[in-house]
Amino acid sequence: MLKKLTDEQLGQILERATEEFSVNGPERATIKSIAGAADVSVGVIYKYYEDKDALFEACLSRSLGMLTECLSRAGEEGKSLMDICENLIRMAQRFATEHPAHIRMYHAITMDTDAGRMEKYAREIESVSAKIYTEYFANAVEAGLVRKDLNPAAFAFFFDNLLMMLHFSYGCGYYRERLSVFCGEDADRDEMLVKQLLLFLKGGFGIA
Amino acid sequence: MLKKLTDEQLGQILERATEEFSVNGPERATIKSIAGAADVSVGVIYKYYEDKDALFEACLSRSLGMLTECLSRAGEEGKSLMDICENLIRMAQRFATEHPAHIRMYHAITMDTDAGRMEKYAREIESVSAKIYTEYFANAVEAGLVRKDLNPAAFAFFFDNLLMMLHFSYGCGYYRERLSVFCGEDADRDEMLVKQLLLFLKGGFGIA
Amino acid sequence: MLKKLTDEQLGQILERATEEFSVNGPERATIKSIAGAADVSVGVIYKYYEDKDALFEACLSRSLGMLTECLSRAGEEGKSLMDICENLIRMAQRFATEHPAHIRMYHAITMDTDAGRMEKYAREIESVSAKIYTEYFANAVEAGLVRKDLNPAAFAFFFDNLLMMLHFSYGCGYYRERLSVFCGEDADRDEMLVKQLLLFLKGGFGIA
Amino acid sequence: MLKKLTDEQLGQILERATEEFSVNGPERATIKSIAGAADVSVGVIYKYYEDKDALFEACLSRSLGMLTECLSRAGEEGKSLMDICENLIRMAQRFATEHPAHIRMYHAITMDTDAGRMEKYAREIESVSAKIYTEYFANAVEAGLVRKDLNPAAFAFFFDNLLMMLHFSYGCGYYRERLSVFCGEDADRDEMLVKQLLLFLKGGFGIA
DNA sequence: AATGAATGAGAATTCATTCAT
DNA sequence: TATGAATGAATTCTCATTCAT
Repeated sequence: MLKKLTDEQLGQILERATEEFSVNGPERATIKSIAGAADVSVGVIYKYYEDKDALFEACLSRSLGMLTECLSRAGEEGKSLMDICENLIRMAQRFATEHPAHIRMYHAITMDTDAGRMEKYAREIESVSAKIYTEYFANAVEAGLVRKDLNPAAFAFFFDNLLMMLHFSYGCGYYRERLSVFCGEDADRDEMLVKQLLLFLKGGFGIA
Repeated sequence: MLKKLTDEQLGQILERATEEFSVNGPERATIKSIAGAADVSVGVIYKYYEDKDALFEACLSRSLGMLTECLSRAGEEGKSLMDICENLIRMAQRFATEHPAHIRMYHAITMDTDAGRMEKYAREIESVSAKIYTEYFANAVEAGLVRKDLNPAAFAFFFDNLLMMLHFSYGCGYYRERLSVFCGEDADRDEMLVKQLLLFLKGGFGIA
Repeated sequence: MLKKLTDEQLGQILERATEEFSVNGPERATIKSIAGAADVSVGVIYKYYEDKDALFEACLSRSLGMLTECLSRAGEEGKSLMDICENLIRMAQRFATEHPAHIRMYHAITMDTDAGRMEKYAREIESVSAKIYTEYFANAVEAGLVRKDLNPAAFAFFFDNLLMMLHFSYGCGYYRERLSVFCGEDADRDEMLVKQLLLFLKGGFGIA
Repeated sequence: MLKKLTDEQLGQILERATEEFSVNGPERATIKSIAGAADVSVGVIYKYYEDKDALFEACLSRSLGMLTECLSRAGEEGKSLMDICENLIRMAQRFATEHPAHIRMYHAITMDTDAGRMEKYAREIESVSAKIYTEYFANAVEAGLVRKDLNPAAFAFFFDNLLMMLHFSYGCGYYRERLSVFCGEDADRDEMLVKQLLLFLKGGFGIA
């Protein structure tokens, strides 16, 4: 049997490794502790992944896949721009709260020391949302749904920036703290943020 | 060289260390490589800084100081909200382009594995802008300069998010690449972004 | 070699470490040299012992265990006081000659810079002999076997001092040299010392 | 002026160095801390002493000189053997209590890692007392003052052993603790020990 | 194939010693 | 001459990676 490890076990390794990587940082996370957390031997990790870096990349891909899948679902339902925005905002809040480790992996590539990989992922991940949002804005301009003088690419960028920061603000330590500094920790804070962000975007986009 | 380190050399250490930290990450950067880059011995670094962590903090403080000083200048001139925004945007572009390593230091703490330090810095750094922006919006609401229904804290947060992302987009590898993905690399891109962001903010803030 | 260390190898580590510690002193002995002497890697030592200090303590405990076991055998046979003394003296000569490194470990704690550990060991090691000898003298006084006016604790102390010095005189460099200075290096010196020490003790104890 | 340092300053260096060496051990004591304690620069120490080892040896010589001088005074007054013993015992208690650092230096050579130096000092220091005590016992035997069948060298050795242990018991950490274990810490303990040791010696020597 | 002990290169840190001022 | 900052070799300890079982 060439593959004794079940898919479940393989997923378990990635899940635990993601956890370790996101909690202690890619450098401080050790293969031994990952193996321990995933309840497998050190050797088995090296059987499936070339080295620690390859394991990190596998975790990264998986996390980004989950995030992307989630986001793509938000836009599926062909509603109005503001509805889609609301979906995306709520999804960001929910996903980052439920899967902070995955958001932290996303955040981790932004600090990658491997420039090549960083670039690769930047193109891979961001070009999807860039394309979708930009087209959406371009169409919206033509349809007269938003202000005429906006640059679709720039507005897509601003919008994605706000969404990305939202993800981090719910998933990553520093940004979480920062959100508290700005908006406190009221029970209704998250709902308030949805409303306010929609308000801000609506105005920004020039939607009547 | 047995002469006491000149201030210039001392600054050189911090500058090179900042460079090393921001390029390779705080973990991968080694004291040896920093010493080499600053053209001093390993020992001298330990004479001036308790340990690697203390050196990192010194670099961080310096970078944050430079950044803060720059930002504070932007708001000094008592102009309109949009003028200040324009100043802040242009300053972000300029500072991050000229001092990418310092922006990367800022970015680096967002990945800190030392939760205590992370929290400390989050409060230290963010509470200043949080307070200033929030008050600004609160006043602007009262003065009827912006939409009545905005939450000052939330809008301060959104605004700071956009500014932070702008800094990263001009200073940090991943975000730079991402900006290219969204907006290309045209010669007039940066100017376009200023204009567009102002447009976006103006609408978002509800400024007539 | 990737096979788990055999007990023999584990013992070898302690034996070599004891050797290194006792020859070069605990500070000068390096983990690298110990690993080399024991023919294992540096890492394996850290697998079995927390740090250099823990290794030292393990060696110490082992040495003290061997010494104590040896001494306890000397008193087992319920003979007269002088018989026991003779046993202890001969045992000191033999043990220290055969296991000088272990005696040097005993000697090494007397130079410990860690006051806490030093104290701990002083109590741990010395209280056993202190109790046994003191009780022995107290009983002997009551039974009229020794002089009436002796203080059991003081005499136990003197006796233990002489025994301790005997151990060092056969096991440790400086004391060995010193013994030569006092008594030369004749073939029959050791036997002479037994006889003379018994003579000295007998008189000192006031045994008729 | 070839020698700016006064003798007093030189003595101060040795005194402080002795203190540092005896408190932290020769390895852990640093030139920097010694210089600081003696209130001189690091450089000046290297002007007067080849290296750390040479400084240690100078301290050693000085301490041993002081100790020897003290001991020689005890025997000067041409009294009876027991009187001299009492003098030596009291002197040991006093000297070791007042100058523990010097006793600890004496103790330190017994752990010297430099075998050659250890040997040299063993011969240098011990041959004096060995000679004096041995001759004293030889004469006492001839004069019929002590038991006839004693071996002068052996008895000199036993006597010196007891005296040496007394020094350590009052000056060195481990032995101090050990003394407490054996004899407690009563106010009259020291006087009791004098009396008891004299009792022990008198009997041991076979003095009527 | 899975295990996990052993390896040893590499990083942080210390401190004896040097030597420009 | 005295100073004490700079140097860098040496040491402890960690952990990615290997490979015998």
